[in-house]
Amino acid sequence: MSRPVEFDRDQAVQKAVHLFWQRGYQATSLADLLDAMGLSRSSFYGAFGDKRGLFVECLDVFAVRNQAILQRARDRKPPMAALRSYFERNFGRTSVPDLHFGCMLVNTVIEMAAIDQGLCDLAGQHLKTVQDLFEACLGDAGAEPDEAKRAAAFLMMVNEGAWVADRQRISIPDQLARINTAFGYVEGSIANRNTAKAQL
Amino acid sequence: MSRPVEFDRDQAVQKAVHLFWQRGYQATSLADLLDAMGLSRSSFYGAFGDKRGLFVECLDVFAVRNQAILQRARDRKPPMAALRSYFERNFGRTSVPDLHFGCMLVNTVIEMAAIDQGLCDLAGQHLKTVQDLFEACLGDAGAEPDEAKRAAAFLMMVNEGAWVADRQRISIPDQLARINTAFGYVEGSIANRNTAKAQL
DNA sequence: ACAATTATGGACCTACCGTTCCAGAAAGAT
DNA sequence: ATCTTTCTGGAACGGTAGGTCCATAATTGT
Repeated sequence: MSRPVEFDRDQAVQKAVHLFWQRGYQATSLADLLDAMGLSRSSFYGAFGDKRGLFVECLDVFAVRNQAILQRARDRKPPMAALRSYFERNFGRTSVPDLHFGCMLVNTVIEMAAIDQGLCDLAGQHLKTVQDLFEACLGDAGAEPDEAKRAAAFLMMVNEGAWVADRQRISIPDQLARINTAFGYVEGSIANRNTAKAQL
Repeated sequence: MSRPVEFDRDQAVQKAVHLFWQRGYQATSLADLLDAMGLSRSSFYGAFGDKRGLFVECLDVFAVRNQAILQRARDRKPPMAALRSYFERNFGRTSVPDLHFGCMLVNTVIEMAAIDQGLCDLAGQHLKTVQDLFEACLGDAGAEPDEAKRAAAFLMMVNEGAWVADRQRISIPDQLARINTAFGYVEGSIANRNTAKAQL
C-alpha cells in the first residue's frame, strides 16, 4: 500500500538520543534535531508526534541500553565483579576521549524537575530500575535483604554523584579512585556482616 | 547627584536566586524575573547588564550562602560533627516541606555543561571550594592529608548524588539513611587508620 | 526655583521557538 | 497506465525569547 517511509527510524532515534543526551531537552531545538536526524518537519511530526514524544522515546532507548550493560555483566561475571564493571565501564571509558555528557537520566531529572514533572518522574523510574538491579547483584553476593537495599541505595547515590562529576570533566583516574573508595566501603561492609554471621 | 535607585538590590537578587535555583537558567524567562524582582526592563538592564550577568551574581550569592552554613558549623562544633550537620541541615530540613530544588550549583553544572561552559565551570569552582572545606574538616578530625583528600572527594560525590535524589523528591528518612551510611563508612575508615597509626 | 542627572515604564525590535498546513512527489495496487 | 495512498519539502503561523530605545518622572546640588 502506497509509498513507504524513506528513513531508518531506529537510526534517527539514535541520533536524537545523542543530541538530547549532550544538550538536554530545552537547548535542543527542532532545527537541531531535523538536521541531525536528516528528515523534514513533516516526516518528524508524522513519525514522532512532537518534540516531547521523541524525548520520551529517547529516554526509554537510553535506559534500556544502560540497563543492558549491567544485565550483560551480571550474566557473565560474579555479582560484585559485575557491579564494579558497570561502574568501570561508565566512568573509566578511555575509547572516545571527550564524551562527558553525564547520564541522560540524571541530566533529565535535574533539568526537568521543575519544568515537566512527567519527564522527571520517567527518568527517575528508569534510575530506580537500575537501583533494583544493584540490589539484586548485592543479594547474589551474599548481602542480607535489608543490607542489599541499603547498599543499593548508597551505590545509586554514588552513581548519580559520579555522573555530576563527569559533566565537570573530572579526570578518569580521579573518578575511578572515588568509585574504588565507595566500593571498598560497600565490600568491607558486606564482608564484615558475613564474618559476623559466621561467628554466630 | 540625581535620582537614587528605588529598589533594594540585594532583595531583588534573592528573589532571582530563588527563581534560578528552582527552574534553572533556560526555563527562567526575563518576564519571570522582572515579575518576581518587581522591577522594569530598564532598571534590570541598568543594574545587572543582562540575564547571564544576573545569573553569575546569583551563583555567587548561592555559593557564599552555602559555604557559610559549613563554615559556621565548623566554628562551633568538632570537625566531624560540623560535616555531619552540614549534610543534615541540607538534606534533613523539615521546615519548608516541598522545597526540593536540589543545589543550584549542581543544577547549573548539569544544565549548562554543553550550553555555556563558563557557567558550568563557575558552578564547579564553587563546589570545589566546598570540597576543600570538607578536606579541612577531615584534616582537623585527624585524617592524614591524603586520606582527607580522598574522603573529601568521596563526600563531594555523596553530596552531589544526594542533591540529584533531592530533585526526585526522595523522602527525608531515606535520604538521611543514605547520608548516614556514607558517614559511617568515612568515620570507620578514619578511625581504622588512627587505630593502625596508634599501633605502630 | 532651576538645571543637571539618572532611574523608570513601556513600546518596540529582531530572532527563533514548536507546530500546522498544503501542494506536490513517489510508490504500491489494479 | 492509472488511481489511490502516503510520505515529503517548504512556506507560513502565532507566540515568546532576550535586548534596545526613548520620552517621562523624580531627585539632588546650586
